[in-house]
Parts: sequence; C-alpha cells; structure tokens
Amino acid sequence: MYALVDAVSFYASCEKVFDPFIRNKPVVVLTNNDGCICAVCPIARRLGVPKFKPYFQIKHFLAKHNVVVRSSNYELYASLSDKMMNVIGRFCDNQYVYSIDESFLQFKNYQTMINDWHAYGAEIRRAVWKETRLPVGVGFGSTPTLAKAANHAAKKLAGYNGVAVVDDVVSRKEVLSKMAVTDVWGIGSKLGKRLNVLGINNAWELANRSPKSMRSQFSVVVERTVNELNGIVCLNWDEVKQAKKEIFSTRSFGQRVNDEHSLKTALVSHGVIVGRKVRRQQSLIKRIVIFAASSPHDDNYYNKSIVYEFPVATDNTLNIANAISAAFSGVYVSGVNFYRCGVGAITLENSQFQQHDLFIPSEDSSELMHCYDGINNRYGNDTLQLAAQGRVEKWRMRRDFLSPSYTSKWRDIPKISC
DNA sequence: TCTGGGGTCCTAGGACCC
DNA sequence: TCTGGGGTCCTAGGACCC
Repeated sequence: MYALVDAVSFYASCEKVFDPFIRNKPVVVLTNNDGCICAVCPIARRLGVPKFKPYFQIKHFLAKHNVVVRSSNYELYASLSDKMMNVIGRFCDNQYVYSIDESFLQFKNYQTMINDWHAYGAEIRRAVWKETRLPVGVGFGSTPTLAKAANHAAKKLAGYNGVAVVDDVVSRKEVLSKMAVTDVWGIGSKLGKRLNVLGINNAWELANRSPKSMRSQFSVVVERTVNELNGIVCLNWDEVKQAKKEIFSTRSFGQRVNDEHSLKTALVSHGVIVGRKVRRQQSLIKRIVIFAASSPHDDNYYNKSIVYEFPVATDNTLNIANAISAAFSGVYVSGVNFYRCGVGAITLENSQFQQHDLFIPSEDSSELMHCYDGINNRYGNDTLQLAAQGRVEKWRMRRDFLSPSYTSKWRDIPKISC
C-alpha cells in the first residue's frame, strides 16, 4: 500500500499559520519577483482566482475582492515543510519527501497491523494539524499513481473529508470516474486533448483502455500510467526515489541587468546552489550548461547557452565557479537587457564510481566541501560564500508583499503580549 | 511605464560514423 | 544511374508538475 500526503495549497496555508487574522480570508501567494500567482487558498479558489496567471493582469480583481496577496517566503515554507515532514514520517518507516509539500509513504508488512486505512489517514491529518496548523490531504492506493488519485479525491471531491482509500475495483471506479483525465498524474493538457479526441474524458475511461494500444498511440509513459491505474505497480519505489538526472538553478532578475559584473555574480550564485544540490544527492557533474537570456516577450529575444564539460566529474563549487568564468564571455553580450539566467548540471555521474583521468592528478576536495557545507548548513546558506558571488545584488528579486520569517529570524519571532 | 515562475524529464530529429 | 541501414550522440523544444 502507498500513501501520498500533501498540504492543501501549501504556500497559502503557511501564510495562515502565524497570522490567524487571515485564516478566514482569501489568500494567494505569488512566484518569484511577484510574477504569477502560484498558490490559491480554497476561499480564494471559490472566488475564481486562477493559478499561474500573471499578477499584474489580475491585480484589480484581487483588490476588488479583498484578497490577501503575499510574496513567496521560502525561508518560512522550508522550515514549516521540515516540521510537517517530520510529523508524517512518524507514521511509516519508509517515507520519501517528493517535493516541498508532498511525501509518499510505502507500507510493506503493515497490512496486518493496520486494518482501517481511513482511520489511519485521519490520524495523520489530525497530528499534522495539531502540531503545525497545516491542513493536509491523505490518499491511499495500491500504486503510487492511485495514491495520487486518492489524494486528489481526498482534497477535491465531496464527501471525503481529506482522506480517501483506493484499493479495490469499487473504490477505483468510484474515484476515477469522477476525475478528469488531466487530473491523473502524468497527463497534462496536451495529452488530455488528444485523449479527449479518442473519447477518453475521465480517469476511469483511461484505465479501461488497453495499455498496449496506449503505448503505440502515445508513449511508454502513458502505458505505465494505465497499468498503474489498474493496480499494477510500474513506478517501483526505487524509481520514484531515483536521483535526479539534471539539476538546475535559474531565476529571473528583480530588475533588468545589462552589466557584466551583475550577470556574472548572478551566474556564480546559481552555480553555488547547483553545487550544493548535487552534493546533497551525492552526484558529480560531468557537463554543465550556463545560460543568459532577455525576455521572450522582448522584440529581440536573446538566449544563449554554453555547455562546459569537466575533464573529471566534480562536485566542487570552486570548479563550478571556474567553469562559469570560462564560459561567461560566450553568453554575455553588451547591450542586451538580461531578464533571466541560470546554471544547470546536465550530465551527472554517481560519486561512488568516479572516472579519473590518467593524466590529471586527482585532488580530493571532499574535505573542503564537507566543511563548507557544514558551516552553511549550521549558520545559513551563504554564511561562507565565494568572492565571485559579489556583495550587492541589485538584481535581487522583487518581493513586495513578504511576510516575516517567523521561524528562522530572531527579529521575526512572534511575540505574545498580554 | 511596465510587468509574464522554476524544475525536471522525454523525445524527435539532425549530425555523424561505419 | 539510382538507391540506400543502423547505431550513437547531441540539442532544442515539448510536456508535465507544483
């Protein structure tokens, strides 16, 4: 049995945790630079606020309906996510944190111990609410895709109250026939349209197609999805948990950048983030891409990327920074008003099987990086930083509606006065 | 006046080689 | 004179997710 536990509009719910005055109000959270809407609380959803609409296009509507608007406060969300995941982890010895607000649980050998999954799910919800004040939905299913579907039912369909179990034909038909095909994990809008043409409109209809024909008409991914909807596990646990094959850090600037120094410091800062993520999953970078671009909405769209290949795969931040310096002249052109840039590790290797170069003396930098990560983990990222990351960042993102960092900054800790 | 997220994986198609 | 296979690697762009 698998479970998927995730929060109800996580970012918006986080904003409500330490600010009870907005708990019963419509709340939305914006993406970086206050660009788009990325989280809509249930109250705001009922007003008809759409997800991922550019903020400036819907500003007036929000103001008219007194919707509370917040910028993304990642420090707060990351800290609340940790707390939430810890609580959830107590309910199963095999937890996989899938994203900031979702975790999969795999129950092996629990069948005899747990005879009422509904009750168990309700218990998880109660514990998370009690300890973090975050509302979650819990879905149980015999495959990861069915757990996802059950979670959808738990949160979106009437009568489930936050918990759903999909483990036999009856419950499968019940839930899947009420789900649009695009609500199935892995089926987006494009596939959805093509499936509609074939008369497949809901998840149950998809489940009843032959997997082989879905493979020939679409892809192996759709075939797998059909099998998963029928209770046949195709995404085995190790695959779900697999190490990432690419790791990126990209961002749009708070304001346009056109000087060399700003672009370079931004790129090095992205390189530092990529290095940190790569070390965390114990990979090494063989090839890295460095890119910078103007906005696709500009008249003269500029977008340039350079791939740099390391002679020996590395996880050392200093090597990454050097690669960026070497590639920089290839992406920078004076006169361009840069809108975004980023760094991505596109070919990764397992650090346990490093391929050395016969002619390059291997240097062991793991001590240095270990120490560097240790300090930054303890005292905060960028406590230790490279000179090349620069000091002033005039390109730092716009966050005009930022809430306090209640759990991670001394000056922001909530005070109780009598 | 102007504003438009970020991350990951997959696939089709081109280039190249034998 | 005309036709013509199959594999690997790479890249850009598509698709999906939250």
